Amino acid sequence: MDINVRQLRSFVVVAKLGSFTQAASALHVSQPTLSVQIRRLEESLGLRLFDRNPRSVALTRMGRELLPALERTLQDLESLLSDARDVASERRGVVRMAALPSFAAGILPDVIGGFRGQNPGASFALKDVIASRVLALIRSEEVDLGLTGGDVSFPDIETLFTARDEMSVVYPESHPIGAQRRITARVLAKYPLVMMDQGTSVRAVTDLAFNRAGLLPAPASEATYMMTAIGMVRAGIGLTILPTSAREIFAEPSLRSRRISDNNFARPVALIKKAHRTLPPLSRLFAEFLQANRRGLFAASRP
Amino acid sequence: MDINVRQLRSFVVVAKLGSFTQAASALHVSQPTLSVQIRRLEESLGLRLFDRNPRSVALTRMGRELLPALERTLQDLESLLSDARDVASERRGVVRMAALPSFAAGILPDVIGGFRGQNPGASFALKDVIASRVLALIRSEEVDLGLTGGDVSFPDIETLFTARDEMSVVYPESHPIGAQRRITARVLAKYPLVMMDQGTSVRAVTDLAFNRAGLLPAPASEATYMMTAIGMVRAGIGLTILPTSAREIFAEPSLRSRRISDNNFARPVALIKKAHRTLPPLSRLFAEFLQANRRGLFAASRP
DNA sequence: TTATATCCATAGAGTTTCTCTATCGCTGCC
DNA sequence: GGCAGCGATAGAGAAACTCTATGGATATAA
Repeated sequence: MDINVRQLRSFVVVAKLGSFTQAASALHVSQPTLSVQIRRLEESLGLRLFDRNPRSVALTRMGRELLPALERTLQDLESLLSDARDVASERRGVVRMAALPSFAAGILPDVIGGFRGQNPGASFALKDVIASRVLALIRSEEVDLGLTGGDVSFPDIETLFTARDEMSVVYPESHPIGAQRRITARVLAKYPLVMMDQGTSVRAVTDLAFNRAGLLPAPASEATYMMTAIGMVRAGIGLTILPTSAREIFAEPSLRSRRISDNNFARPVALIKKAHRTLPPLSRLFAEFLQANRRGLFAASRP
Repeated sequence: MDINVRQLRSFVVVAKLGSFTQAASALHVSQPTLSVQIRRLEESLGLRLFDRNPRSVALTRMGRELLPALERTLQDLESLLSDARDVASERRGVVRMAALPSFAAGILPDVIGGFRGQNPGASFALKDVIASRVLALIRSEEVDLGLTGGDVSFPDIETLFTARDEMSVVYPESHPIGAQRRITARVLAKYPLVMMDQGTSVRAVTDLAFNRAGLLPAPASEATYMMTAIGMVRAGIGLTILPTSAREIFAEPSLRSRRISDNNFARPVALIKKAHRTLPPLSRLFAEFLQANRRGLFAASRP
């Protein structure tokens, strides 16, 4: 009473070729196997599908009416399964990811480009959102991977790896800070600073770093977006401190930037996923790709 | 490597119910059976479909993406097979048939009505065509059954049963033939006759019957359609001879009809199909229905 | 904290199903 | 009339399936 996909496929092939013997060779089975399969199928349906005459095999009307719809459905099924196998073999797939805007605009486009060079079937759904949204998107499983700042330690979140995103100071070409041998918190505190808004991860790291150095510089101005901060620097309002990985650093040809020589001026970076959840194959591959390249992307890694 | 419909159905049910145990009871199999089925499916695809946590079973993204399309395709397949089983069990189907116009308009509507009373799922595709077209439609398999006149004996045509369609003479109420005790060829030949055109089966039978009686009445007029002949009778041009089964006989209230008491004035009726071809179940059933009722439909049957 | 209950995974046995080779029966062709 | 080709059938061996029994892990309850 149970019907097998192989029986249906056999039916379609016998119908197309009009011969059990030919169909058997096309399907790489013996001819009796096909005879039995078709008989079983006919018994299961209670319908005669072929009229067998010694010199020809002809579809009955029932067979003729069943064939087109069945063939379409079988093709649907097979393309579905073949798609699934493509996904499994990392040939195709969508990497769903959330990242802080600085990463999304900074390092990720190049990384994605490099990854797609090796995996042309990969496509990306990248959401650039603030840190709390990254977590929310991971929790709701709208994305599989998250690239975020800060140390993430929740029972339902798993960290795949961490790295450190060091910060740089951005200043006008003619600014005296360019003459300093090393950029430290103390040096930075001497000058008016354009700071990122409260609530951004950049500001949190910056405040913490100054705090650890016993300093509390007042912002000359504040900005929500890095590009705004860059504009203020160009306008001479002050210097600004941004992650080295941020592309905005290079947006103004008239500005220079230098790495800050203070370990506190670095934000931890974490690639995270939901705990106890299997990553799609291509997402897992991309996570490994990111981890393998993390030394080139961020300043240093700390396991 | 081979994927089974049962595995896919199991996947859908486990996904819907979110539990192996519940799905097992819904599918009437043991829980380990489901575990094995899902594992085999995952191995075949190379994809993890569920994340199993001791307290919950959750679809992976791959599973979630596969589910809707798979479910749709499975439903397609199952409705396809269930349709086929409906056809097999004579619950549903189309009876494709060709019949001479006299039968198509005469006896068949009532027969079909009676048959559909017992088999509400039956629909009919009835073609009313001349005898040579009936044969052609059977040969080309455009129809499965043919109801035609004459003795059909070809190697590729099989006769399911034969019957005799006796003929009647149609005359105006006041016509002297109404006073005759028995209507014979000799009686008929005394009066002007409106005859069906050469080439019609009615004319062939009529000519043969007169011929056998040693008579050769000249037509007072000829008509292609029975209704035309009826009209001529009403106009007083002559009498006409039509199959008793033809509805046209009763079209004119002012006309009377009587069975002709001469075995030669009867055309053989044959229900035919293509030889070596299986009839669709409902068509076979209708053929049996026709055969069972043939005594009520035609004057007499001759095996 | 410990005991318990629940849930899925695994193991092994028995059964069913499948596919193969060998062979038969039938029909058309030379 | 014998031969060739095709599908059906039989029987054996192999593979797959499903079952019961049991294990391992975790959340709930005492």
